[in-house]
Amino acid sequence: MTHRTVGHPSGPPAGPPGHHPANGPSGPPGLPDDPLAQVTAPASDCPVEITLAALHGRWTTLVVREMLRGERSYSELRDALPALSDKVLSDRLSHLVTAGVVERDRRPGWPARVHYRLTSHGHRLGPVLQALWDWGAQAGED
Amino acid sequence: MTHRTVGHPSGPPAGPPGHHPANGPSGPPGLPDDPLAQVTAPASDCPVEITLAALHGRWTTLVVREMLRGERSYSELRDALPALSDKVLSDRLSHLVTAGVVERDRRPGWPARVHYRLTSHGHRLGPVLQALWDWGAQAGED
DNA sequence: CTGAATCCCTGCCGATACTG
DNA sequence: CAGTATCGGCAGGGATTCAG
Repeated sequence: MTHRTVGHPSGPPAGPPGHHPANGPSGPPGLPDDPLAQVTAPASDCPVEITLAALHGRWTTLVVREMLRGERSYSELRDALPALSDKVLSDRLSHLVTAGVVERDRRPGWPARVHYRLTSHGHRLGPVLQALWDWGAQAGED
Repeated sequence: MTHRTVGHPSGPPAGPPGHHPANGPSGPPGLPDDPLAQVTAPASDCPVEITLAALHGRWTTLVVREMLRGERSYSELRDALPALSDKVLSDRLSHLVTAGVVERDRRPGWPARVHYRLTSHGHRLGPVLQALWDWGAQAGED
């Protein structure tokens, strides 16, 4: 994340994981309730951690944003983000593939061509990035 | 970031910053449009980066979640998150104060007592964490 | 009680060079 | 074209200790 590292923990003893936004018994609809909100340490199976882990790392959100606009080849991503090194780009892509956000489409022939596109799961990151944007854009207000 | 570090960049040459979700000219309402979406490097003034920076660091979201449930003293936070060291807890708190998410309430007397509560801006992180939760909870679906 | 200071270890990420 | 291999610098964060 940038740093940070929103990385995974060494693993708590056990028990039900959790960690969630905050909503009482009468919170928003469709949400798991309090049981999961009682976690006392970062758990890699907490939904919030899962998402942050998927977006983890510098450049990651920019790569995702680029693909939200459509399928991209490796070199197109490279061109769109000139300051991003090969190492980090391929790191990010394989990480996103592992996270189920992105699909590889390796096409036969020469020269080699590989296209990347978001999975349907990946597309649903749109609203997440939107929420992140919205909050950040409010910075000065109030 | 996790571990990653969603940290700040070394600073691109200049020019208009940006980086946003993804929405064409006919995207969702209330959103800034393409100009800001053309950034080619992580910019610390991009709304998405701002939010990720605010939530940056291990334990940060748990600390915020704890305070979404109400005002807390230092030791209450400590007790709620036993595995969190003093150093990191105070790091997180001062970081959140700087980010405008949390307010300190230092009460006179002895022993010293300090209460922390979310600012109104901080309260608005609720929907953000909600979005993060929602996506992460969908992991297996499809 | 509420922190700040220090130490050390680990993992990120940038640059460069090289392979299929 | 699309990556992997390697190396080095630096920041994150855990434990411990000390201070207001």
